[in-house]
Amino acid sequence: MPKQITEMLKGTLEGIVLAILAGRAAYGYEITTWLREQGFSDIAEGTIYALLVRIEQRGLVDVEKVPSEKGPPRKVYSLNAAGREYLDEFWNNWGFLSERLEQLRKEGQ
Amino acid sequence: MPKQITEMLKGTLEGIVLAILAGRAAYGYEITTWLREQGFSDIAEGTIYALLVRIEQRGLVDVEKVPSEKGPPRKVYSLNAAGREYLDEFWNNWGFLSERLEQLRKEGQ
DNA sequence: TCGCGGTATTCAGCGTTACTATGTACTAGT
DNA sequence: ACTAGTACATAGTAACGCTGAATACCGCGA
Repeated sequence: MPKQITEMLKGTLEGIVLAILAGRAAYGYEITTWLREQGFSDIAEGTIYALLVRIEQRGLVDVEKVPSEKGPPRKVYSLNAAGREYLDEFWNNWGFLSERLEQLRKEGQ
Repeated sequence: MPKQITEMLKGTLEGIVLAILAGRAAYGYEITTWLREQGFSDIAEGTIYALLVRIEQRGLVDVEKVPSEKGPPRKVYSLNAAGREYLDEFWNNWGFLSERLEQLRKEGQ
């Protein structure tokens, strides 16, 4: 994974995870696996767990502990009202950023 | 400026500045002013100058000192070959990220 | 003449975030 | 008993943008 992506992910990774949780409840290991399948090849597990702890402490998600047949209990996260609001803001901000960048890219050639 | 944007800018701001310099040579104060006009209302001057120092040290830009009628001499930056190459990578990475996010946004409603 | 505002750059210290590396724990298969 | 896969956690590090302040040069009005 290029170092550029690492820096670009700051701030966006959080939005990505919230967007995933907006679609369905999920747990850390699941999210990591899914992201890797999507091409985020080298996202570290630790990164996702730390991120989940952060958004939980900010009250953006609800957590439920669910026993697993294959290992230690899963912590299943789901987006709550505050989380949805925060995600809206994220989309606004990302839309803004995205527009400016598309503009620049067009001018570039 | 929301705190979300601050984090999202990490990594991308560098690409934005390089993209600007790909169009034309420019100096710090000028870039800051232009960004503010584009809606990046609260980008700190110090941020841009620090960024310019970084990309200079990585050899992505050439620098020329030009006297100004209105203050201390300007440091005019222009993108060199290495910078153009790096900017290409940036567009690739941003394209990748942008696609995944658009995907997620679509699924979101 | 003095100060003010606009131009222009620099720097130390801080907070946030993602990565590295490692450790823990539970289950199933060999 | 050992290994591999599942699942979570955390201490330490690097990178980046922000805050706040300082420095410097110019022209204009009081």
